[in-house]
Amino acid sequence: MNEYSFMAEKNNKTGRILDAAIRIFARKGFYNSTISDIAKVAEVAEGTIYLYFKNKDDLLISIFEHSMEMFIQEAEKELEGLEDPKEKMKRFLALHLRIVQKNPELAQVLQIELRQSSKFMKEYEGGKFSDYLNVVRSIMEEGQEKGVFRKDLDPRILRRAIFGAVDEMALDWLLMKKKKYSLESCAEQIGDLVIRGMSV
Amino acid sequence: MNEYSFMAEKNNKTGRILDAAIRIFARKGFYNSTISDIAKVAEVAEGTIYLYFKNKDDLLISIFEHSMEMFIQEAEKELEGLEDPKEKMKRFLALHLRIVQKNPELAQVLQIELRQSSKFMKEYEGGKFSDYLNVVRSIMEEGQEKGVFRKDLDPRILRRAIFGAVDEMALDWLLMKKKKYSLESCAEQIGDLVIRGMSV
Amino acid sequence: MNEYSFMAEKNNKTGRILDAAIRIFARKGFYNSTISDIAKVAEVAEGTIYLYFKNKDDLLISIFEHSMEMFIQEAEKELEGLEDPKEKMKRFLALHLRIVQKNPELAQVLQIELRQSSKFMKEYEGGKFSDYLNVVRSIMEEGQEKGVFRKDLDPRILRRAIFGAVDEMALDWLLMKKKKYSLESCAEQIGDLVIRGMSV
Amino acid sequence: MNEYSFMAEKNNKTGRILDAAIRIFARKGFYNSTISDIAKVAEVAEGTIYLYFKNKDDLLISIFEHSMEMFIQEAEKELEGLEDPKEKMKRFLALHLRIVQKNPELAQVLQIELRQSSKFMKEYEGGKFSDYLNVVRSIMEEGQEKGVFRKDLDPRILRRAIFGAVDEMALDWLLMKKKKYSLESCAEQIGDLVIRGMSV
DNA sequence: TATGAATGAGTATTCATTCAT
DNA sequence: TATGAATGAATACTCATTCAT
Repeated sequence: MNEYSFMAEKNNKTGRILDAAIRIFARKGFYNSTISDIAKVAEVAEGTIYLYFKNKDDLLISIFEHSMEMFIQEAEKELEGLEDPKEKMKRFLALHLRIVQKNPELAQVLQIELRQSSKFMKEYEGGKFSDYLNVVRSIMEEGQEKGVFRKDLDPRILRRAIFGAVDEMALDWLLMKKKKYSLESCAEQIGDLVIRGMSV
Repeated sequence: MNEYSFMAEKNNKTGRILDAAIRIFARKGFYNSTISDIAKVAEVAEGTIYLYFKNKDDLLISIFEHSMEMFIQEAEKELEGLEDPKEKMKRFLALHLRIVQKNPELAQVLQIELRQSSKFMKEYEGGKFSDYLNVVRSIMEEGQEKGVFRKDLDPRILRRAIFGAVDEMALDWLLMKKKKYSLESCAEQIGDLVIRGMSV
Repeated sequence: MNEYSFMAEKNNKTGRILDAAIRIFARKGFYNSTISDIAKVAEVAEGTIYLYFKNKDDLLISIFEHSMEMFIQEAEKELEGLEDPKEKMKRFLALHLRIVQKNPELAQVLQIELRQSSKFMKEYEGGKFSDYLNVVRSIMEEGQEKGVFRKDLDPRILRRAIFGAVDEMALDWLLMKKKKYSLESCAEQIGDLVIRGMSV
Repeated sequence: MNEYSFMAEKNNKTGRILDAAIRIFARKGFYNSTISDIAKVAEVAEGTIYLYFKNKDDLLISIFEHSMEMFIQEAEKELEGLEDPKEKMKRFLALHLRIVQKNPELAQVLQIELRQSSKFMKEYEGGKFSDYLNVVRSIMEEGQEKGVFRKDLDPRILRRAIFGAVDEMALDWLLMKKKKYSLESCAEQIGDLVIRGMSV
């Protein structure tokens, strides 16, 4: 299993179901996926899914929350011990792209999830997604305090812009049939643009 | 009617239906919207919708294509007569945010549409959306030729990042219940970041 | 136009519509044919059909009634001047098969029509169809009076059996992809069977 | 339940659905019957029907196939031990009429099915229906071999005529409001006509 | 816990019919 | 007479969810 699989052990049904759901949702989209599809891939009965999740929506939300948690853990690991905010920002953006590359199906589901309904977005405003965005924000603020980033840029505003830039780029790259360039070069380009744009 | 309404005249059924669809799709999401909902708002019979559109999907695609065309026309108008690539970029980003502000429902639908299914994205890769992205790209290229933008940045890669940044910011702003800051300040911030990031 | 076309003159809309309906009903079946299909083939507007026929069902019934009338006229012409009931019967059966051969589409529609709904069958018990069946019956009765046909056979019962035999045979032949034998030989065989079966 | 019911046990859902479909199709015709009607009579939910049958058409086809199988079994039982081809033919025709009499609804559905669409007829040309027709054919051939039936009649042609005669007669009798004569007398008449017609 | 058969609400689409022109 | 745009009722089928085992 890849490192972002939720399936820790063989008999971890929760994990098996989530993994199946990610795969199915990514391939067919949320509305075109059926519980029956997911049950088949997870190798459980349809009814079993309802022992672990409240309903189909809950499945989607659970994927989102588990993912964000892991995203954040990975980010903390990646940035640990670093001092330079520029370096931190560069590493963080590159990490995001690396995660997408390693988990294309998960990445797709998160895209679907995050945008598909404003209802969902609104409900989760204060949740794990904010935590993730706040990693960007705190790097920016640290840089401003240390005097390496301009103080006239608002981290509350730009954290979202930076997330959007890297996420959109990742999606574009994912959906590209013939990869015209590497995600590494994307990371460099966006890192370069953002850091230069923010530097004093 | 606002300036992006498709409804030119009272008896333009196509326009009435598209406007209704935008409103309904924005509020409920594509899959939770029914043809009956749309018909009611458009004040036509359900069957009438099928005289103007092949099916529900066609309705979504039509919204997308009409919108992109208008986006591009607006952009051309906005940039007309300008020489400075930096100024062009600033104006373009501000225009995007202004359009979103004036047509929040349309903006939401486009978000749904653009992301919701990779199938859609792939099918429309070469279409109107590319045209829109290419406005960004050509501004960047012009700046590079004129020596005001760095030549080590790849316009093919970054056009998507810039679109993502501004679009995500717009969505965030749209979904914010209490507007903590204005879209104008967003425009300034993102414009500033991007232009400084790209400048030699 | 073939000799059973209802279209006597160019501007006879009734005829054009009936001919179109026969063709379409034969190809698609009554329920899968649309008024729009028929209008297109008849080269009239959909609404026009409703100036000549009460509704779709009426179209079917009209085809049936017109056809039966012609069947009967043809039969009278064919049998005119003949004396021998055996000869009459033989000729009548052969005529039926000839008509089917010349008007395969009409024949198919009549098959559909006659069987498809008991409602229709019941409603038309006393109509033109009886007239047609009565041609068989009167030949039989004439033969019985003249002493050439057995008197212990009931014409009321067997008229329907004879109709069924010849009609089923015709349908079978029509639907046969590769014609294994001619309709003429069918006529001979069934004529022979029936006449010998009835003769004293 | 009558002896041709498909409903072997109370909990045999397949049988309950088929029986319900036969009843509804017979009364309203295939196209005017709704799944909801059938579900109500079968006392199952609409969705349940789709657990047992692919779709509405499949229901019709299933009725046809089950029926033909039983028809043939009954015929074999009826003819078992008989030697005289004339007797066999007589018995077979009488059996057909008896079956119709006992299963009037099934008989009607088969009529609809068999004629309603040439598409259906063509698709099933080689199927169970042929098997049924071949019972007639083999009786005729046996008679010809044994020298009791004329050799100048073609069994391939006449099997269909005989089926048509008896089936049409049965339908007529079924649809007659006031039974003017018994089906037994029909059986005698048609048996007599056919056998005398075929005898050397 | 686990199953999967049964449920039945929910909806896109078609098409006969009408009617203003 | 003739048109054809508009109507809206009608229905097969899907699938999330439940519950008896």
